[in-house]
Amino acid sequence: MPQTRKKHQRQTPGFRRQALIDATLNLLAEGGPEVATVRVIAQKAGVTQGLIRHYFSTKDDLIAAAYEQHMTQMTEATSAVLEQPFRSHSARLAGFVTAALTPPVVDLRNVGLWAGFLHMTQTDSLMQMVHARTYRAFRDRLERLIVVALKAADLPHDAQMSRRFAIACNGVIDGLWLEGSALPDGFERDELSEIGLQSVGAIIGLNLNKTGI
Amino acid sequence: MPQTRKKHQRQTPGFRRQALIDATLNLLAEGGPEVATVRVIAQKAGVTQGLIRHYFSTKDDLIAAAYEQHMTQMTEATSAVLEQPFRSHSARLAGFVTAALTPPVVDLRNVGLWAGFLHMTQTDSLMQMVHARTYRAFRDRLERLIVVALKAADLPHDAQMSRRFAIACNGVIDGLWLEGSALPDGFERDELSEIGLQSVGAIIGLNLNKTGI
DNA sequence: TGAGTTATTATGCGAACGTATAATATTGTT
DNA sequence: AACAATATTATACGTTCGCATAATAACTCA
Repeated sequence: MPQTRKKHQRQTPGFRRQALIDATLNLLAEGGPEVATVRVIAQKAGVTQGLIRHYFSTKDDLIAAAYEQHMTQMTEATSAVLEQPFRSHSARLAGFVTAALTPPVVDLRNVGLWAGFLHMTQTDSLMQMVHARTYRAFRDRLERLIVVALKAADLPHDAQMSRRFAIACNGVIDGLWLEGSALPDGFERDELSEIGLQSVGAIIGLNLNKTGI
Repeated sequence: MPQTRKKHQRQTPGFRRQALIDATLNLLAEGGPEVATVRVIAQKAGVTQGLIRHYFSTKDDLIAAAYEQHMTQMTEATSAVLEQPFRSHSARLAGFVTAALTPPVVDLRNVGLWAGFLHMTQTDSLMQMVHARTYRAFRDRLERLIVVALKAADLPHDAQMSRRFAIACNGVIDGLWLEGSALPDGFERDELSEIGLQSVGAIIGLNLNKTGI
């Protein structure tokens, strides 16, 4: 029974919520679910564990909030490059592919979180829906970029072909991102993005390398 | 305190070990780590929990054994197709790609286990090594198939090109396998393997579709 | 400045976890 | 048929988990 109570400052609900979500993501990424207990999460966030139930009705609530934030941030980090101007639609597609296969999107922490959440989707139907929605959002964005690039190059682009191109390109991006993130020492600098550009270009029939744009 | 003790039959150590490993894999695939407790594992295996410590020094020991068996079985399931005769080296490569993108390799259970184990590799260095070794084994096998197919088609195949082709093709296979397993209703029958054949063919410059072999 | 609000801490509770150990049933051997 | 060996069960132990609740410190505003 401590004679002196811990000193603390009041913070806004948004601040504490964010601190708890960040602590949860960091712990899930570094130590996995068995480390991300409410006590450790609270400690990492600089509060005591009772505060978690003050902001989240249950621990699963906190996990879900962290999942949503992580996926949103991943998508935004990849798409951010699209806001800058490009010389051509091919270059725009190439920029998107490169961003997906380059840090900070390619990151050991990201793949760790991603794997953990993917595992959760197996049992949680809500997580399943989030996964399906996130996957389709990314793939559809990729498909639009592909279609525009094909149009600009006067190449054919019917619906089925576009769909399959998007599935294939999304697959190669996912696979390369995964390997590059999980084995950071297995590839040379820019090797992954170069392979990605060459492969996506080969699949859809466009030269996406820097010299070709 | 039960008056009657549970009836049981003695089994060989191999039988019990296998039953415990199978129960662990099934539980990890279906319910995740929080479900795969020693008590539930023992129950699924038809024994009481004390027997686990009779065959495995610790629970992590059991998990590691299950991980090793799962990876071995996945690799064997994909490579099994190589033991049958093919008309050409291109057809052999195509058969390998098709096997990797078709049930039973493409399976919700497999991707669930895979995601869980991948997550464990983040914190366990032993698991990390197993992951790296397994990945390289699969990719090297794929690279050999690619090189032989390129040779047979009188196409160039220097070392760096072969390496990059293998990385790219392994990436597209991984990505498609992942998407097809996690979203089983998202693709039509044979769509994934067709996309995989077309993409791998486009990447290495060979026509791998059935009509082209 | 002082009363009210609530963010935050401190502490407790029941359940389940992994592990340890003693008791017992089953089997092979002679 | 009795005995030795061990596979298997049954039970207990200490820890930690998520969750609940009461006490208190920090801030707001009349």
